[in-house]
Amino acid sequence: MIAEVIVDITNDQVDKVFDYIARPDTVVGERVTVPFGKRFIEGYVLRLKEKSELSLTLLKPLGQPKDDYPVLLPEFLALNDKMRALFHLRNVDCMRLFIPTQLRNGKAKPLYSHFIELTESFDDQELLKNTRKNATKQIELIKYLRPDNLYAKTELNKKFGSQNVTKLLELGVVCQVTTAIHRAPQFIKREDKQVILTNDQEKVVNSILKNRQKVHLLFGVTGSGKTEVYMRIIAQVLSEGKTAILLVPEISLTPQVLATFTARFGESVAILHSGLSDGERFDEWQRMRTGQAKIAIGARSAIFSPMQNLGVIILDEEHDPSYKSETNPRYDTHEVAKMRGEYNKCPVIFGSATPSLDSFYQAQQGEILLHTLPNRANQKPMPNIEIVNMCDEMRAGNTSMFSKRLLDELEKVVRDKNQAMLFINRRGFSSYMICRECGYVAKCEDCDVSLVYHKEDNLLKCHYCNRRYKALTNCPNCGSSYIRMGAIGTQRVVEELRERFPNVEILRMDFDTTKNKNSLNELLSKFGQTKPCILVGTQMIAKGHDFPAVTLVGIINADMSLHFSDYRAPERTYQLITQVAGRAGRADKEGIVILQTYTPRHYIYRFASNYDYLGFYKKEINLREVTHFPPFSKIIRVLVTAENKDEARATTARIYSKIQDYFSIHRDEFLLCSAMASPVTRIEKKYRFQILCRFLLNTEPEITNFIFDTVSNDKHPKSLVFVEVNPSNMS
DNA sequence: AGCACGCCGACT
DNA sequence: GTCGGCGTGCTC
Repeated sequence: MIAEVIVDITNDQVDKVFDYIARPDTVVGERVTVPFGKRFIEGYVLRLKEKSELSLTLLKPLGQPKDDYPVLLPEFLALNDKMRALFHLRNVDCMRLFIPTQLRNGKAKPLYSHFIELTESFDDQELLKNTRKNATKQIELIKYLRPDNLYAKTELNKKFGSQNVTKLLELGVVCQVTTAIHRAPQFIKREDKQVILTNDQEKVVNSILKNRQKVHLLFGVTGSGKTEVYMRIIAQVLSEGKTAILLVPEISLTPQVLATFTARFGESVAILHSGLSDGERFDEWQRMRTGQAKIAIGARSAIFSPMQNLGVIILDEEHDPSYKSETNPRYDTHEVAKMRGEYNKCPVIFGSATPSLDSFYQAQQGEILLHTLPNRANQKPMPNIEIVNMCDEMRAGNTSMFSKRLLDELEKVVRDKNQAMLFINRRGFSSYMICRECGYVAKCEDCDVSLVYHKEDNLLKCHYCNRRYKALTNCPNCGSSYIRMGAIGTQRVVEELRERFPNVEILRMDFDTTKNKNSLNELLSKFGQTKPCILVGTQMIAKGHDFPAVTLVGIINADMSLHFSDYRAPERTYQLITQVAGRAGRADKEGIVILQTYTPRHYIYRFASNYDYLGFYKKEINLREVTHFPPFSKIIRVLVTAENKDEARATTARIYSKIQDYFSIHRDEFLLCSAMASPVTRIEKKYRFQILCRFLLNTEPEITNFIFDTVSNDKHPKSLVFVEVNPSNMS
């Protein structure tokens, strides 16, 4: 037999199948040592076959397996092919997604725990006689131990001294029992809340269970009880002996969320999050692989949980951008979920209060099934969203970042000893130019996205077509010279708040203050206990934390993500506003949302303040269609980086000319094909150039494949080349 | 990724 | 004459 092997080397040149002469006991999916050139390396057995295209004399024998079980389930071998075809990934990169890194590094060792018990033939008097009379500690220890009881060795060491315990072991008075223990992540224990399903929820559950081989979009407003729907479906598939995967954005993986699931499903839940130690992570993986755990809960990468016999896959908050991996290996979790769903013939559920335009469009096209939960389970209305025009404030002489309205409400919060959350909508580093008098923002005339200010050459550039414009000195709309870069940080907001409210606790929550493992939880629990209190933060305050005393939510500058140079900016902004607004008035207290903007008449704010997702969707999808943006087109960005500028430029030019040849034949399908220096020209000493292509979908996937092939066939040893599909971060 | 092969400059 | 620079090419 011949074994097809993927070698564990990340290099395009060796990203192919190598044939080896198999051992008689070779299993598909096993991790093996193979001779490769002059050395021995790790590899994975992808397939077995009778014959090789190469002569047998050229083949080397397969080495020994590294584990006593195949580390790759058959499903993952199938997934490898599909993922490679769709995302153009390397084999090794897929393999590395499928198994825990601890396994590859050889770091994953089972953890043992040692117990001490009295030897069976123990005779109290006899032993005490044989023990030295002045060994008082040892005698104490013998007296302390009861027959047939197990004592943790570490405890005894602490109480009686480790040398005494060792001595008794040597004497044979006691013996040691060692067991492998499972490193379970800690979670809050809580009683399960038994809930009666609403009619709407019941309908959705039944409808999904009736259409198992489909992909579903669960569109449920904030508080409509999507989680309960997930739990019912999971409970059903579990009762059929199947398993489940539930994906949640990393920042929503809070102890509270996890407790909801462990309360209902207990030990059968396996949790994967960034806070786990290597050991815990590996043990959870083993629990899933062996079927001890039936439900995997985790962020993006948990889609690769080694669950067997999957009964359902759920992506909660499916609109969250973190479901798209933006670094190598690049993949979209939605698509991987669909692949695994198809393989297991099980339902895939995308759930959100503000579905991504892509998913909702697919639902409208009938590609996936739409289910709606239009009402909140507790019947409470969503908090009122008030739009404040910051240009008016400016004209009235208020140049601070807080409107009069917001300050009034903040004072009320302080007076009533309630809590407020102030949200800074910060994304990316690039800045846009805005007129503070009339709210004018420079946009590309061809693409309808905000222009990005480039300091080096003092120009405004469009990141989608490379068109350049002169930087503004005066507003072309109202003539004002009050032009500024739109970007405020959390720190500045906190400083200004402390000046205005010196006696009120003000907490900051952003990437900087939550870097440490526990700082997020500490911050949240501090906020939970402090009244009055103002929490200032970025996106992360928007996610699922439930604080009943929050009566005010302020969005300092809603425009910031709206004017991000990304065609998805309105979509993201709508999602963020809805999410942040949902933080106000969770319990019996009424909540209010103050949304500050320089462009109050933008359609996004009308729809968002009315919680009108459908209206927003119709407007936005229409815009995408007429401007030829996804899902009506595809954007591909080839990013070339190299330490040497000429090298980077030459590689870009070489690839570009090949794409140009293709472009000249298929001109009709292309909307754009251009090469340019990347918006951020240099990162970490590397120069960056890019090629942008935008094309209609009628020749898909030929163009995509052509570009991927062109890049992988081009030899560029000194450059790194990345290909991104519909990139969202164009820096 | 490594490792060998191979073809030119500086050196005992 | 040869030691060693790293460009090029291969690994079942």
